[in-house]
Amino acid sequence: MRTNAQDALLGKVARLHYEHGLTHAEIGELLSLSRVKVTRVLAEARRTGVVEITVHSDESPFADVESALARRFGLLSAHVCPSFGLGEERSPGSLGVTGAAALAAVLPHAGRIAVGLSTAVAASVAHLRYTSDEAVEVLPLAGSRGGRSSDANPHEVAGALARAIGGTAYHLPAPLLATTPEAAQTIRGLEEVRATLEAAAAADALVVGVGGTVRAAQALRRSVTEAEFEALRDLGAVGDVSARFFDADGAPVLGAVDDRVIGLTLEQMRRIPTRVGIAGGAEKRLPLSTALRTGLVNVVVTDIDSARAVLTEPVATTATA
Amino acid sequence: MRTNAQDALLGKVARLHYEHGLTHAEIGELLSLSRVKVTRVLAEARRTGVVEITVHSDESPFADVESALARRFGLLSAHVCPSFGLGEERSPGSLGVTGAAALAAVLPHAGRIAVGLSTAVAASVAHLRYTSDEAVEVLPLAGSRGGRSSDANPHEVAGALARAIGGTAYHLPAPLLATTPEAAQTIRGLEEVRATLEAAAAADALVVGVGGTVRAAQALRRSVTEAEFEALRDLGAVGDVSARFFDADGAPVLGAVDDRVIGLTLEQMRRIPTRVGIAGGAEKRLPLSTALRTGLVNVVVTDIDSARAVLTEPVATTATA
DNA sequence: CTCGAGTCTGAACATCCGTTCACATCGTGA
DNA sequence: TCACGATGTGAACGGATGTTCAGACTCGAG
Repeated sequence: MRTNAQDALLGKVARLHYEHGLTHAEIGELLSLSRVKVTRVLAEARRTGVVEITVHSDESPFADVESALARRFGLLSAHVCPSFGLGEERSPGSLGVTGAAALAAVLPHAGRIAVGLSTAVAASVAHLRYTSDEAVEVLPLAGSRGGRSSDANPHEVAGALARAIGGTAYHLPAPLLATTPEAAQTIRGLEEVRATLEAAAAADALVVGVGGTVRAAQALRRSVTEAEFEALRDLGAVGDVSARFFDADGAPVLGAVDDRVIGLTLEQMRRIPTRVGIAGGAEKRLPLSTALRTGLVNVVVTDIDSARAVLTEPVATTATA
Repeated sequence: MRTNAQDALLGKVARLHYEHGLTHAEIGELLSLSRVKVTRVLAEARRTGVVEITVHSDESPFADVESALARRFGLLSAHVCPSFGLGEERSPGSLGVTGAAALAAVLPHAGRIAVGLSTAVAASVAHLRYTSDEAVEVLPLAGSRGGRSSDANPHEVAGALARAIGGTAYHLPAPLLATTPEAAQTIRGLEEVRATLEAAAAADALVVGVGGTVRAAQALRRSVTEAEFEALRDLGAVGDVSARFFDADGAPVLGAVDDRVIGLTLEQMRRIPTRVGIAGGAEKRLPLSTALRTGLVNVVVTDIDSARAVLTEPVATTATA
């Protein structure tokens, strides 16, 4: 519960600190609060947006690497964030901030946008500050995991994105993975599922996380057995996008898992003109470079270490020394 | 000289710190800069406005005191800033921030505004971020001091204010104090002086600093002899507005000094509907309370200690114990 | 070339800030 | 009544930030 009195305190304290330059201790003295309390109030003020910090500059810290990536892989654009603390808890923050910038760059050209399953996509949406002029339609491109509600579900990401930009979200009432291929077939046949996926396939833009196979998507762990993972790797899978696995050539890895997926196929995704892929951290470099090389994504959001790693790979696919 | 490369650095560093949350040390490592350099770059970025920090709240830290002031003296509005470090170098900052808020509140209703001599007014203008819809005319209400150019001259304050709000400034080519009453008379007769002062007298709003007689306006020190100050005090002067001194009843203190002033008279000022007075610090309490009591100003900008002091004075003028 | 004024730099220090932890308080349900 | 979790609080610590100072550099004048 946020009362008016608390809001007022936020404003007062924020003013005294950010406009008048008083220290936390001075503010505490003035308003009879402990210094720690002032610190907390200020943190809250930043978190809730009472205090807004804007950088008026279009400089990217890694402009050189971004343009190198774009040239090398023929991308529409590339967005790079720092690697400090990537993999730790700071990661979603930094990758999300940059992902939000990428979204803001893509959104003006998209009337209909499809979103995939990924914590990185969720983080990007969380950092987005953008209001669309037109009514954007946001569609999940795959079903959702069951169990405890998580903000990394396509359905919830779609909802959050729609809320953030003032558009409308569509619901895909289906699991990401059905328990059997037959069940999947049945679910795909449901009118509401079919219609939503069809609409997603016709989207102007796609926003997905690119996953790896190693510590692969915790998200999938619950639904895919270790044996199935084994089988996927044996078939050459190097990564996935919303449970659609691909090999080193970017070709779909079909089989037991693929048959159970409720969502767009890789082919369908490739037909969407703007394809934003988000991936950060060392374990995602191979899937990322594959997605870039094979054109699965044409807008990339990643961290500087991964970007450099991808750029230093030999140009020709088979040119391994 | 600010080069593009430096601007670019400002933006990059600011992004990394304020958006991605890297520490100064981390940024230094990343961009091969010393930690201290990063600190300096960030300070520069804030100073130049590359980084903008906004508080989205209309809460004033001292709303209670402000409304008490307004009620007690029948003011249009009151604006109070913290007293920490007042008198020291932080003063202009804090008083200026609050003064700027007051200006922003007044400007929408003023098509023509007259400004007086005061470092406090200059500081307020320096902190102003405001763009006027209409073409505001800014007029100096008194002449300028000679000697080294100072940003506390009415003329320069007028120019700065006009620049800040996108209006036009008028020039008053005259000294604040002529050397003799006769010289003053002559100067006042000059067409361009007469016209500008006449226009200033017809302004919608007035912004002045309220000065004291003790450590009185360093600004005046050079032009007014100690003997003249003595005489002013003997005649009951308690303070001044742009070299127009007044006594405890708010009545003009005429005499040798007054005769030499090139600028609006107190009577002329009182005829301007909106009269903003800025004064901070202990030595200005008496002049401030007098200006408030006698209605010389009807919008006040001051610090919390002064505000409290003024409010605890007995209500009746002559009710001294 | 030499000197000096001005500017820039990073080491060292002093302060400020954020986080963690142990404790107090309150409300809730057994 | 007590037990217990949820929430809120400030002391204390460690890292982050800002400032000061002495030395290095640049540039122009003599």
